[in-house]
Amino acid sequence: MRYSEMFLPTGREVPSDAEVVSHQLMIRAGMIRKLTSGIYSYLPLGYRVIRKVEQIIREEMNKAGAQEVHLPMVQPVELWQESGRWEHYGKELLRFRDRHEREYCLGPTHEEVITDLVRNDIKTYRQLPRNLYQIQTKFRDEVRPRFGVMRCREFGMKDAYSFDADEASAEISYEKMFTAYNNIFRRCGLKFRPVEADSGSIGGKYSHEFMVMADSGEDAMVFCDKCSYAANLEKAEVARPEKKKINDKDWLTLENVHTPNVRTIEEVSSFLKVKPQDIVKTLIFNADGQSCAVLIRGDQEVNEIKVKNYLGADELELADDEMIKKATGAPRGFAGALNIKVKVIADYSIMNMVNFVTGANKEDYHYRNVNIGRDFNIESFTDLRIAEQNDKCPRCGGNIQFARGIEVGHVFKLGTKYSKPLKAVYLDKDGQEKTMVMGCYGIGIGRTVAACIEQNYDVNGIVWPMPLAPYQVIITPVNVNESDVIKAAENIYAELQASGIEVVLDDRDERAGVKFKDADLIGFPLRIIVGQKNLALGKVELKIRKSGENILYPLEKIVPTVKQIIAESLNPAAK
RNA sequence: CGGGGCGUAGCGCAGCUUGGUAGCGCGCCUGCUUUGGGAGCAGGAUGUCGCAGGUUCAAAUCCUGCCGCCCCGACCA
Repeated sequence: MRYSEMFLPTGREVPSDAEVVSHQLMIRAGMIRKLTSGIYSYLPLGYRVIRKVEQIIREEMNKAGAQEVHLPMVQPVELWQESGRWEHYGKELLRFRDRHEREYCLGPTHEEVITDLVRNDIKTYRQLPRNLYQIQTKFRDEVRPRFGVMRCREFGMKDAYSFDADEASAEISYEKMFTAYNNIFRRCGLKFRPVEADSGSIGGKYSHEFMVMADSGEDAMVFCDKCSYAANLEKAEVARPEKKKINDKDWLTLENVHTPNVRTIEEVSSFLKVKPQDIVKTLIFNADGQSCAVLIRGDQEVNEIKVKNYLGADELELADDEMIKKATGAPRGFAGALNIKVKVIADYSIMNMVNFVTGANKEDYHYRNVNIGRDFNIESFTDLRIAEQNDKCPRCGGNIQFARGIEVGHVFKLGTKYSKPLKAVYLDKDGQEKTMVMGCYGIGIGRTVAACIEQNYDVNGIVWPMPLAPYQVIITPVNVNESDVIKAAENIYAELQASGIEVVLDDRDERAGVKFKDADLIGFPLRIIVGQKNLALGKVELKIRKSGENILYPLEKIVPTVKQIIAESLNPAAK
């Protein structure tokens, strides 16, 4: 393509509403424009990158035996009522009515539609397993869209759904997708890591997220430096500690102390001159309308997802003042496990504590020297807290490390969460009706592109890895008014095009500096510079964006060299 | 939904406190010079000052309401 004919508006100014680098660079490089909050247009350059990602996904999905379909984005209320998600999905589901007042939603995901499709046309075990995927625009009415294309409302997603006859077969389908995902992200040139994850509102029992490593990522993860354990921080397990022998002779007398207006762990700690580790924090949660007290050591944080999953609750939030008062008989800040009227669950962290401090369930009073087994009882201790730096790997006991990442893919084992309510059944060998076992597998396309930029940029702009680059090469004639220069550039351009190389000829009548700046900003992996002086010696210059290397090549060598570099970087194994 | 900020030329911003014919930089157009890292000179175009009311002789500026966008929090594939 000739630069002079492209719709490629680049910008020098950093847009004031873009926070993260990928967002800033995508706007400055003319890849995207915002239409309204969380909704973006892709310009030609941005769309080329999107299509590169899509193509890699298609190839790997097809290789894994999945088949491409295209499902509707507008979906009728009935299906969502059948799955129960019309009630449960919440405000993220954009709902509307047509002219006949019939209700619809914009698909935030497609479990219902695909399950409906399959249940109508798959009747026997002979037709299983099947894996169907699509690349489709999703709409989720995010509370707060941000970071450009990374967390937006309308976005492109590849979603695949597997249908199997039984668990064992579903396991194989899951593994195939897991492998395909590794291949996809490796081919995109990303540094990533699959981690164990919570399955959230999609549901199911087991899932992995594919995280692109980036300090700007919204997700935190932990991984073991010895074994292969890696998990989203939300999911990261904390190992059960050793139960220490507690000698009840060490128990001191329970004291009720006046603690006027002393509420937080910090306040209690300094008022009573005790360490936060010697306080048991009692948090009151509202779990589907029921109160529940969670006990945890004062210096640690509750992992709400663990609490939610342990209780099997649909909705979990910290109780409001009214609920706290009802549960404890006291205002916020004085809750404790003694004589509390609600269900109490306890984190491992308090299992071995003796003579600790808790609230007294009475305004302005705390207890000292509280002991489990004497002052109250706990049926069982469980893992309810957020993992922290000093914790050991729950699998092998090795040290764990923390990192941040961007979730670009998620694979779920759904089991029968959708096939059961939607009655996706088949007849097995014995003529028995069985429910299909499902899995679902998503990749955020735009997010993958943004994540790639987060990992590949420098002060001058984007540094595309070859497989995702919108164009592989840019030819920069330093001065288009010098006829031999533009002629040499045109020749190289024609030859590269004939070889199937994706190439831009910067034929604009601009100063060299302007062209260089734009080329760096856009991030072409390779740049061929045709200048008067070198040309007089029969040479042109090749600049590698990533390394900054500058190499002179004889004119006749440049095309084969570029072709070879591209071939090698698209298929590193062949090197 | 709670807290904060912003809305003035394509982009980035000043002007608003103290009302008086709307400005700067970049970009854009024309001409000349220049041509290896965002050129110089000269000339030029571009605005319902987010919208609607109100106060006033007069509103970008003061008042009221609304809308949009961004940030922090809550929430979340």
